[in-house]
Amino acid sequence: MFSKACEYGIKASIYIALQSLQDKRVSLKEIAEEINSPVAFTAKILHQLAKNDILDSVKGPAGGFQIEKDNVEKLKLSHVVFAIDGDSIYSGCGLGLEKCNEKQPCPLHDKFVIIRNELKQMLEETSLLDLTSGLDLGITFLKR
Amino acid sequence: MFSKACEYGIKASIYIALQSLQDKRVSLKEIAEEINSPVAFTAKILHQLAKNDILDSVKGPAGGFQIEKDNVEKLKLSHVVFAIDGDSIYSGCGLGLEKCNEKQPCPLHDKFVIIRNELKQMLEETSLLDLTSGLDLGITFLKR
DNA sequence: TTTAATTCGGATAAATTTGTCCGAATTAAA
DNA sequence: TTTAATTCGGACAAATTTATCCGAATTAAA
Repeated sequence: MFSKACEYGIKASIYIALQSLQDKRVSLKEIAEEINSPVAFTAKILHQLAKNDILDSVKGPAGGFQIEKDNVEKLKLSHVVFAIDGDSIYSGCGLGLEKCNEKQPCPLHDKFVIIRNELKQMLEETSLLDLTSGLDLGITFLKR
Repeated sequence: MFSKACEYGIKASIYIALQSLQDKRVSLKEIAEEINSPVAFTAKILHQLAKNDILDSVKGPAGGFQIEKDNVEKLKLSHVVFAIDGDSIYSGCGLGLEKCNEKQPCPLHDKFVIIRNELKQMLEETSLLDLTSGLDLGITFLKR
């Protein structure tokens, strides 16, 4: 469903959000450990999220990544997914047709659009804050 | 969402189903043209579908692929997808956790399961026959 | 000012997916 | 029986995604 890059990006964002709520800035190394991801690859993804204003990054000793507290609730999964995978989740035909729409649909079009819209809605209404609460309570997990 | 292999497999199956309803056996070449796919790659996918009893294949002159008429309605998209991509669409955590379930869920688990179950249900209830009718009427398309 | 911790970012490599090539096997028709 | 059309299936190649490496730039602290 999501690419590996996107999975890492979402997990990292959730972890950073959780720590940011407690005013903690976190390093790449810590993030990769907490979400069980390859360090260097995670660096690239975090970099990309920073460029897209999902995260703030600070260089130098005691540097790392964080999210403005106000943004933890404002940032939705859709923002993270879009920053990494673009609109590939939203656009595009289920059967790979270049030009597939209501006027000239593939055989699966109608059924596919329904599912995709629900995915879209879920991504757009789920904030990073929503996803941190279970983690904090120890009832959801980011690794294993 | 689906892999290219799966997209080609679904489109090919729909086309073969449509022709089979009119007792026409179709060649690899014709299929690849009709669904706008690379011939040799399509061959591999058809071969795989034949091995999994989704299609019948006949070698030699006037050979090709077909689907038993009775099976056109019995075969669901889920069968085609499973023959090509395995259960990857169904199983697996949305965030890539090895062990993600009701007991030890990722933060996205509940929301993800809802979407995936709807996809699953759609694939399991949609038959090849369902997808041929629009094609036959010229209101749905397999290429462009 | 120097040092060390950190992100930045390009080059490269490994793995996977997608796609090509071609000879072997099969089989209907000439 | 020969020929030609076709699928079968393995080897290989290209493209994309995933992952690694390492030096440059930045910056807080010693």
